[in-house]
Amino acid sequence: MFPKIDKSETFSQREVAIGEFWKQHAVYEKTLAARADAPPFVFYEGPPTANGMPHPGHCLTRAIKDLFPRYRTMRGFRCERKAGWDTHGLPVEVEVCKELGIHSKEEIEAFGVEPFIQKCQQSVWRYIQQWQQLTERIGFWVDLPNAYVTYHQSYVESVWWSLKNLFDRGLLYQGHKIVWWWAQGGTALSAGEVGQGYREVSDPSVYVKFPLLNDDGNVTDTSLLVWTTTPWTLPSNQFAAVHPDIEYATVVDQENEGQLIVAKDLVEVLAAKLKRELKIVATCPGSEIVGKRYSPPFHTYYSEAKNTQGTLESGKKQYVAWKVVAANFVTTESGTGVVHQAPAFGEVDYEVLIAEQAKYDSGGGPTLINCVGPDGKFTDEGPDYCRGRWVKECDKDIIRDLKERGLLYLREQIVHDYPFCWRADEDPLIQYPRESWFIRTTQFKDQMLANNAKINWQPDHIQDGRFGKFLESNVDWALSRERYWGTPLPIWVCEKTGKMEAVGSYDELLAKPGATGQEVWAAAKQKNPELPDDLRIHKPYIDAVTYDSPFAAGAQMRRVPEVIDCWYDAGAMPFAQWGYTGQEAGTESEQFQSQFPADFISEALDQTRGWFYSQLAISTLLFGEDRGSRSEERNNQTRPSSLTPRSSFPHPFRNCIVLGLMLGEDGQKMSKSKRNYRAPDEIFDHYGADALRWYFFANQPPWTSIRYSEQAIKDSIPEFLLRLWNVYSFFTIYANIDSFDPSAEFASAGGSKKENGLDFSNADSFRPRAERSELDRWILSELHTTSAAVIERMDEYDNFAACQAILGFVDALSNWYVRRSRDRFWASDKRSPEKLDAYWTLYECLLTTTRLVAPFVPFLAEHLWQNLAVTIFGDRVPESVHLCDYPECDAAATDETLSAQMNLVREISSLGRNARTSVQLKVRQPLAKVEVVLADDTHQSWLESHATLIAEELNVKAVEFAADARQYIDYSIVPNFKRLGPKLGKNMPKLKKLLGEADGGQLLADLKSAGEVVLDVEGNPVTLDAEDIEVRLQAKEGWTAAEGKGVVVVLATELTKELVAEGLARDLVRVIQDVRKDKDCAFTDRIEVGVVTELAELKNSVEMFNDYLAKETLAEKFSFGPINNVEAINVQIGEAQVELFVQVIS
RNA sequence: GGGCGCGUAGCUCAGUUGGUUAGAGCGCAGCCCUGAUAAGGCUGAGGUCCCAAGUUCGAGUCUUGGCGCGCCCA
Repeated sequence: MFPKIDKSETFSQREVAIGEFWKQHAVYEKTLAARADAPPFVFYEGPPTANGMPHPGHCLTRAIKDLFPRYRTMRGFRCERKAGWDTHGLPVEVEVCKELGIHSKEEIEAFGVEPFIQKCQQSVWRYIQQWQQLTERIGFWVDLPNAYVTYHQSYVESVWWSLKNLFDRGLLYQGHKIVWWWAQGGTALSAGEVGQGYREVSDPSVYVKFPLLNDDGNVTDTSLLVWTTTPWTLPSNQFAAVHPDIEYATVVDQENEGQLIVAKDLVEVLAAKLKRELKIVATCPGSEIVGKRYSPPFHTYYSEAKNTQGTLESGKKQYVAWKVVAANFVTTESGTGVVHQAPAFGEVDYEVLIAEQAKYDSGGGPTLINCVGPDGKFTDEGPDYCRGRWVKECDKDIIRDLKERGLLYLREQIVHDYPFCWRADEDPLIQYPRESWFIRTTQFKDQMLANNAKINWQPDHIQDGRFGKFLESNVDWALSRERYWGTPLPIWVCEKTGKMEAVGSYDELLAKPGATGQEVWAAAKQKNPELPDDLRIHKPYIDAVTYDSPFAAGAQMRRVPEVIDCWYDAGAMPFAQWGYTGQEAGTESEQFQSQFPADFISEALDQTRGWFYSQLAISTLLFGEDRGSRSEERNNQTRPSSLTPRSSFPHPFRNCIVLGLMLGEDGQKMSKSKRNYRAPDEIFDHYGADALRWYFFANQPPWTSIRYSEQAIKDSIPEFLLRLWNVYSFFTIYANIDSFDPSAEFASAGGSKKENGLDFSNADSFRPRAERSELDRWILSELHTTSAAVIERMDEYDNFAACQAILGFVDALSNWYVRRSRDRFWASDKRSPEKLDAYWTLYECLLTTTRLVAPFVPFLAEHLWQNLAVTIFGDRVPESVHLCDYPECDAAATDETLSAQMNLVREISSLGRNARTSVQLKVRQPLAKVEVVLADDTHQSWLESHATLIAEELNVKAVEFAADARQYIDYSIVPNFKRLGPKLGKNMPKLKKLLGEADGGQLLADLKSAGEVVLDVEGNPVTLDAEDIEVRLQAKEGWTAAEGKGVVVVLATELTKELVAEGLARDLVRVIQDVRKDKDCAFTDRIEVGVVTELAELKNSVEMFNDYLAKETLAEKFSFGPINNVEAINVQIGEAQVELFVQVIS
């Protein structure tokens, strides 16, 4: 017996039970054990942070991350799934600061770095329970107990190893980075923080003259006209930038001495501001001004260095600063088209400096100048009236100074957005250079691009689009952070010589000669034994460890203060998750090598510049190109010998699904305060994890950004889950009634077990496909076709199309196969071969579908598997559906022709019902005849042999196929554009017109008899065969008909007495069945029926169709009149009111 | 300001290499069927495929420009 379905149980409750079952039986572990020797399918878990609550967007990533590993496991791969947690970084510090009610670095220092770090470590696990619960509840199978954690010592050391590798290869260097700097607080702000603080303010907008120099270095009477809104940056000016392709004009201003150079397009704008004419005396492209020297507005540095020259690669000498440079970022949207460059105070400006420096031989180029201190006040290098003053306060005095010296050309105020500190909103931020560590990623740009080119991105436009473009504009990775909670940068500096070296592990550090300072950790641990040992490799403990300098006798090596960008942590996970440290042998090495690169990763779009990039960059820098490729030799010089590339491109991942972002119900970003989404737990309780998963997988391709829609999640229940459930329910109800027990059918064979799934061929009542009915063969064909389609799509990481295929099959199974097979399930002979065929067929369909949907809706699938297979076959089948192999397509079972034919029947049925609707003829009312008109007669003879089927579906007495149906139908002929288009070209519209005007019926008849027709298109004979045209049918007015693409169905609507009587009988069956249901009759209960009616036709009908009525309603006896002690039930049959008496007699 | 993506029915979204009747689900309305009942089926209304120009015999699909939205970066 199949277990009876408990209708009071919700999907959600069943899922929780299934989750328990998996846990108790260690099913996930068993799926791995079962594939111990299988080829690996490698999945990387992009580590989430557990210091925030998970929301529905996280459900999406976790669902997709689960789908493909489950699928691949069933397909015969071993898919280890190590969980991971991202634990470092500013967000954690911010959380802790909030908790402590502090903000600035000073406050953190005052609180104490040591307790602060300890709090950070605790904070990262704040919502770990919620995350673990979510992970389990959504059915994301991943190895949580052995998760990698980015603050763990083994992880940090693995990161250290990689950084040491880069350092030793000269790829890790110190430079300047222009950051948004909060001068009053002494700290840099992250992009997100800066974004929060933008505010509209009024700032000075000044136009300043930079007089050009002639070849002798003397000032001329022509000046560049430069615009700036930050006068305080002018003392640190180093260049003036122009766009090489923009046209520049030399203009004369009547009221001013000398000539000015401005972008030609801006002359008029400027003149309008001045309210006077500017006369253009010459024009030239920007490229002609490039290289000219000028006199900057302040001469502090200039007077020292104006004649400094550097040596170019070509050997030529050139002045290094205070000259015009070319830059593509210059526009003519505002200003003058000549842009003041102060590299110390602008990221773009700084890039110009770097680009200039790169042109010169070793260090001979311009150096950064900066007359402002980190406190935002001018240093002694600034103008004397500014020294020691906050830069913004000096604007006025600087402007006055310029005016006095005749360099100020125009001054106005401008209102624009400017960032302020988000926690001290009176403090404007300034861009400021800070010492920073960089990874020389730019050197590997081509390799990264080559690597990217081989990755299979879904959607593919990421490759050359967002990600590719990002790689194209690669800049060196600014690695260091002046913060506390992060992987410490493993570089120790000699206090005397400033020489540095990288350290690869804690042991290596302690083994250094004279290593000391580890007792700081020991003391902390003694004081608080609860401290996790992993903290010893963090600030402040690690900073205490020093050792003897190998560079200078008596000097100590001290660690640099910085920690690193936590994106580096995440990007290092392919090796750091195993604690890999470059060793050729050992467990870590084996684990790493067998799990690199990944076959599949998936995260949301916001990871493009995050995890996707950090992984690719680190991997490309460390593991380079394909072994044995030509460029391998080139890189050998820099790569330490211990590092051999172990994989061909692409690495570190081969396939990547980039998920769209999930928005809240209102289309806005999900936000706790707006409450525009529901907590995942509630979704699971209301609708279940399968409903949520199916909604993600089947509603849209995964990369579309989706709006969270409660209704859509809810809808996936009736649209799919319930439909499948109903088929299952139908099957078990009747299988139990008929005592169809598949395992008992093996009585003579002594049981059967096939390693992969079930083999029924030995079952006594099991007949080979060929002996079964066409309907059975059809649904099995659909089943196998579906398997093939699902596998094909899933191998392409296309879950959306795979779901469509599954959905189509379940619809066919439920709405055609089961419906068309009801008679067989209801037949009284329990052992008739036809009935048993129906059971075997439906059973196979259900078992296969169960396995097919297992990766998508693992809970429902497991439930079905347990009740359909395990309760029946016990340990002769896998104990979980997830231990099964994925169903494959048996080509012998597919039958394309049959599929097309059945589709045609389904279409004809649908059209027939359509036609009935149009004249309000209920399907219950039999009709005499249906005429089917086909545009294409390929399947006509088959349909003729299936007339009974159509007759049953449409409740008609006869089905006819009209050969020439010109009485009902207008034929119109349309050319097959795809076929004829290339041949006919411009003549297409003419042919279309010709065919449209022709007598379609005649043309078709001619074509049928001759095989082809010749038409004259503007004097050119065109020969058309059957495939060159498309026949369209249209029912003529006055007929009850419906038309499809290539078929028209015409109904005969005249009703004879017999037909009416039969209709009434069917109506009577319907109402009696309703009564039976009301009375809670068992399916087998016999009844007696009394009918009281004035309607003669009904009496007549009962007499005519007595046998039919008795059979359908299990009525032993029909009488006209009331039954004693039975209450009358009033019903309507046709137009008449009828009193019905129904008594159960057994 | 730059890059990328998106814009198709009331809503959520499909739409193959360009091929002439643009689809699905939901919602709404009407009807039907029911011994699967937490069901199921059919039909209908609803579309200038954001706009404009171009390429083409033919454009929802390709090109260019514009408008709107989103994300990332400045």
